[in-house]
Amino acid sequence: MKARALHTWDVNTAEAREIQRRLASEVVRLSPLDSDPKLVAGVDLSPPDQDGRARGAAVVVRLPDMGIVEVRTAEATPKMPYIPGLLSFRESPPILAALEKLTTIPDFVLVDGHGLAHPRRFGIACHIGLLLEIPTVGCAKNILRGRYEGLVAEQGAWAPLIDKDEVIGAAVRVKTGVSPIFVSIGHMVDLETAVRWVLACRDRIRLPKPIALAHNAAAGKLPEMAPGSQEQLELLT
DNA sequence: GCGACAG
DNA sequence: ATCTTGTCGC
Ligand SMILES: [Mg+2]
Repeated sequence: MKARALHTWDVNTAEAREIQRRLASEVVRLSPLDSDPKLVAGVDLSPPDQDGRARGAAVVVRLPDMGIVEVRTAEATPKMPYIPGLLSFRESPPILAALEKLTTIPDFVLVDGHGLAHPRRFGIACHIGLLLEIPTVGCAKNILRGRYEGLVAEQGAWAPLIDKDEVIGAAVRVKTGVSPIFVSIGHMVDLETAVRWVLACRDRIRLPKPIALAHNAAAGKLPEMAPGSQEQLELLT
């Protein structure tokens, strides 16, 4: 799995926004006719340590049992600060590096952050999916753009996330009575399928298990792991 | 001009 | 995002 070099990463904020506007038109909002995923990857980036170093992580999980198949990480010093709307320019490089280390190719990638639910309809999930040409789903705990109404309390319920009369994602009730998460198309998937896939990765917590595992791996709490190494660990509650 | 603002 | 068990409130 190799990321295309569609642009440079050494950009200012104005250039970054322009790149997003240009690439947004390339995002594919439909699923392949055959979409029965057997492997999913979750990705995330750690906060920087005291030296400014951050770690990107990619964890491949088998479906439907969600056993860990592979864990890869990559360290880097983010050049761009966190700016709402420009998250992908900070987090993508080390995350892509971790994904490129995978020897297992997942059927899709769950990203910690939005996809189309973004001011220019090009969140980090779109960015990663477009560069790798792989289906991706954006998954966030908070809204960046849009609003929703009428979400019932039952597990599995969802309501459209709407911005300016456009459906940009879904508020999804992963657990009954718990605040929803926000799911949006990243690349090469439709919204209904994206929601299905997220629900298929349900865990004891709000975020899908592959993302939670990537979060732990990025934090150094889950060891790197090659496919086949029959480890069962999965520390932490 | 002001407020809102993924991780 | 980060830190940290027990505790408070619905
Ligand atoms: Mg994150």
